[in-house]
Amino acid sequence: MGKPYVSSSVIKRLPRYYRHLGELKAEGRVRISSVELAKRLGFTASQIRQDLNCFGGFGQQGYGYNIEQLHYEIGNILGFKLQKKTVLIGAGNLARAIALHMGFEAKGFQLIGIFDKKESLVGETVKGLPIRHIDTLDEFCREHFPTTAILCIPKDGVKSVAEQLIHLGVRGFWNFSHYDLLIDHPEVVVENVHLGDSLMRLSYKIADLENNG
Amino acid sequence: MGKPYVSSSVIKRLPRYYRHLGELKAEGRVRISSVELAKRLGFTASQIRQDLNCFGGFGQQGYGYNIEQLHYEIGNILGFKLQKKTVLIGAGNLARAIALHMGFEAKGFQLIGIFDKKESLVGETVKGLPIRHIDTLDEFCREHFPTTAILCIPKDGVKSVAEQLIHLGVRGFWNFSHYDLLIDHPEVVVENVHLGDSLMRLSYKIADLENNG
DNA sequence: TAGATTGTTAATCGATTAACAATC
DNA sequence: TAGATTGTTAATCGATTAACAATC
Repeated sequence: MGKPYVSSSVIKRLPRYYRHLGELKAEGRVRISSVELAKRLGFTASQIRQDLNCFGGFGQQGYGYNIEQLHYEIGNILGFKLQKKTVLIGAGNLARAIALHMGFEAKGFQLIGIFDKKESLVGETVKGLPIRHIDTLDEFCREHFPTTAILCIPKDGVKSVAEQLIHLGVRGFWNFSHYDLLIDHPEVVVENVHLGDSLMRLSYKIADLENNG
Repeated sequence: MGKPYVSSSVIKRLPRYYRHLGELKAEGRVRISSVELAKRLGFTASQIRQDLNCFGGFGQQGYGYNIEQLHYEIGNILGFKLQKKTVLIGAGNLARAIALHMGFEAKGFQLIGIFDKKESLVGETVKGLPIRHIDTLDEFCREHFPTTAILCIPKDGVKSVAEQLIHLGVRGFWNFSHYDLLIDHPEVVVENVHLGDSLMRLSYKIADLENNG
């Protein structure tokens, strides 16, 4: 197979396209030109056409793009068809928010287990799943083979649980801890969230407003 | 005043520098060269020196950078000295996680009020603050003048509450809703988080691993 | 002083934008 | 057919990297 490499600048914009096309579709719109889509998103039409042509010619000259089709294609490119069995590590407030409001199913993620080290939480139910004790993680993974893990635990525990999970076959991490998960295994991918960094950027913008703006 | 414009590529890296310098400081390290810092962060030394020189010469030839001083200076650049009175809109799981684990104080954010529309939550306490009914937001702001708001509510309510808050003097928004808050007022800044986009990028990386990797 | 390392200018690289021929 | 709009190549712009003189 081997799709040619697509730069991360392009990948970063795909979710934005996907979301906006979903909204247009919900509004009942059928087609859209790169010029109109650009206006709505604050991009240039050129950029949109370049981006999409990294993956194939989804448009039609003189017509534009079919919204439903393009939405579907971008979902494919983003890998939503692939079923990704997922475990959630941590069952605190953040973990619960993630479990409940992230629309996993539409993106191909299938939440199969929730784990915490706090005894008092074990047995409680979140989104229909029982919270399990973290000591049973090994056993659970050997039986159910999750490929993805979401880390909603304090930074101290992250490195060791990530290594444990890699041994158990996990290949993708969504890391919310205040810790840069850098992994040497080339067959493992990580998406670090770092909400703290986002808050710092907001702080900068506000301060910048005072100084200049 | 009017600092010269600094590109957002540079700003994006500042939190990373800040965090890492904080860790080095905690380890008791005193100085570091751009070469070593680059190795640790996976940047080039050139880039680090370029980035820092957007704001001034913090290093010393033949010596490198003083970790404590540089950490402090970057904190200043990021605007942590500025006191930012902040309200939290929404008191669900995500809002609570944010309130409890984000280290607001160290970044100059001062959480002064939490609001929700759910009657049953009113009076409950989060991080020592009572949850107030959203209908009292106006009154509260006219008395306490928050400058920053964190939006942890479903997308439907975001646009209207943001406009309300702008009228009440709020100038910075940290937006967690699944909605692109685009504001025409030039004196208002927004940091959109979009966790869903992050999950989509993870999905892409996992799928990409299957195809190529 | 000699060695190290910055600050800064110049060279390279990649991403964005513009232009236009192809074609629906 | 004429008009619209894509796909794609070429031009521009900005960000990253390399190089080196300044200097601690």
